[in-house]
Amino acid sequence: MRYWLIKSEPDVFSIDHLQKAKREPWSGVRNYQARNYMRDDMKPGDLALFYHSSTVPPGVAGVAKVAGEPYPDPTQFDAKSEYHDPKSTKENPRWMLVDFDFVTKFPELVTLQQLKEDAALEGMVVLQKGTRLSITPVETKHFKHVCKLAGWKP
DNA sequence: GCCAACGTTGGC
DNA sequence: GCCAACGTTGGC
Repeated sequence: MRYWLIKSEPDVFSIDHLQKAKREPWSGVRNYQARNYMRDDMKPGDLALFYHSSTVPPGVAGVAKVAGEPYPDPTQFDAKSEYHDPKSTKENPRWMLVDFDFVTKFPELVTLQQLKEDAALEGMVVLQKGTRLSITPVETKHFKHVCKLAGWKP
């Protein structure tokens, strides 16, 4: 069982969208490291902090769960999609994703500022300077601490 | 294989 | 809107 943090711009896809959809393919990731986490390291049942980025204030809005095994991101084959990748083929797909299930929406956003000010979260990847990665691993103790801040029990 | 140019992310 | 950080691209 591993823990993760997944970023999304709430204008594009928020925790509320996930709650309504119940399940969502994490499509559009076009970064190799983030892809590798989904393809190689995520297992069904893993939990992820759902982080709202590029919004005011940024922060963790809830929790999602890896719903299944990785498979090719269909948007890479779609010429009309903004995520279309002409260099990718069905025989040799470049981009893999997993589905996420809605788990919970926190009653209150745990803001980035709260995370930064909390000594217990020191070393969390998402807090490191210059981290733009949209998917990062989270240590168990950090995951549990963020849930505690949110008043939610996994 | 180097590296400058360019594009994107994301907090502020 | 600014800009630091950093990944990707492409010429050589």
